[in-house]
Amino acid sequence: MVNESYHHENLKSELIKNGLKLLDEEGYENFSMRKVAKACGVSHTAPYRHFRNKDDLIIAITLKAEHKFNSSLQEAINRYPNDIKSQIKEMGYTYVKFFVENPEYLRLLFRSDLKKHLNNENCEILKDKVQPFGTFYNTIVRYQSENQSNDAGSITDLNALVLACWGLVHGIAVLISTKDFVYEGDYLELTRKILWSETFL
Amino acid sequence: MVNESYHHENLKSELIKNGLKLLDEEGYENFSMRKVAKACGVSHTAPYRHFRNKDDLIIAITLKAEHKFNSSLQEAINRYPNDIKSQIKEMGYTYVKFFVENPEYLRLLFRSDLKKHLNNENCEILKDKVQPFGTFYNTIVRYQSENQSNDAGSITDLNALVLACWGLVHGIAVLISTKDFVYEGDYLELTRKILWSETFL
DNA sequence: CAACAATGTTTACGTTGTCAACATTACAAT
DNA sequence: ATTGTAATGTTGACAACGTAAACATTGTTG
Repeated sequence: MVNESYHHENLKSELIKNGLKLLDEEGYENFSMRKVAKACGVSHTAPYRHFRNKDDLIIAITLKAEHKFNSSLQEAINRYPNDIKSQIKEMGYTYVKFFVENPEYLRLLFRSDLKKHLNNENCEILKDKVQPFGTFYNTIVRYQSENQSNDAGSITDLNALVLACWGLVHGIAVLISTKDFVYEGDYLELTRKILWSETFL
Repeated sequence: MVNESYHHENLKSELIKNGLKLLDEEGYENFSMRKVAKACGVSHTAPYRHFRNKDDLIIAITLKAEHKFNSSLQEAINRYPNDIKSQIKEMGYTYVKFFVENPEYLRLLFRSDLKKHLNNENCEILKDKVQPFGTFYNTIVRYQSENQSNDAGSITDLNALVLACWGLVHGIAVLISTKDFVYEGDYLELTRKILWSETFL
């Protein structure tokens, strides 16, 4: 007998989509293989035809989230094609904004056990993962070469400068999104003040 | 018949101690109630006499980790009783160092679902949680009043300055401890360069 | 059309969090 | 000292979970 709903067709992308939604709504620790399967209207072991295990599915979801994030950063840079200083500031602001608006993505992209879940097949995630690093790095290299700092006290070590820039925006994003930094005003405006001050670059 | 090992006596603190160890060794997602119980040589439901559920135990462990962390920061400050600028720099360096040396603590103290687990009994954790914030805040208030910055471009908004200082060291700690910032040299030396540059304060 | 790969289902097992019922011990009141 | 009760431990059960094995259905390719 023909059961037209037997083959779900592109269940794989459906699992990623519903998985991301589930993570957003219920959080990382309430995420389960069986719930995603149910959300897709499929038996609880069907996902195993597309992902070898739970980690593999989460990695795939992470990859999708990373693409979104990286696109955001790239857009920010493209907005100022000829002004490197603005590129860096705008990129930093976008970095914070993205995670403030999508708190679950922050946990997904920067959980410290991520590397433990990688194998030969899904390690492509690392390339995307370091993309923000690469972007910061390249932009700052150009900034430094343009702007031979004669300022005696400024950071001259390239790696230190990259770590400082990236660390600053990352830390701000975390503290805001975990609500550890308590403040009654507008967080993003505060972020703007920091990034557009002369102290920062 | 008298079985002298029936009552474990201070099982509670033993659970916290072994729990912290387990978290350190096997990570947050491999932590289980039953493993901790086994580590204490006790049946798998014994912990429920001391903690109403898994979250409660983890909260207690978190509290202990926070105390350690806060003590470290306080020590750093005490090392420079009369030099506020050094206090801030030293505190920042200690912040990074602590989490680089204890990566699991970072996940424990700053997991974004922490607040979801709180109830009326265990919410005391929040007071300790904001202690670093308070420390940064107070120190920076004193710094600002001493150091009326006539520097036109510097950050004058108190909240912005606190967020920037805290965010910077927190971000650096995260990026190093998740190994997202790839660098072949000494991370802590790099951190030192950043914090002791004139750009930072 | 026949064989096979891809994809989905059912069943089963071990691990986990947690509840309920019970056992043992400590301790306070008589 | 005895007794009642609270504190603390154990055993057994259950549902949710990850995942492997065996099987069913469908699409595809010769």
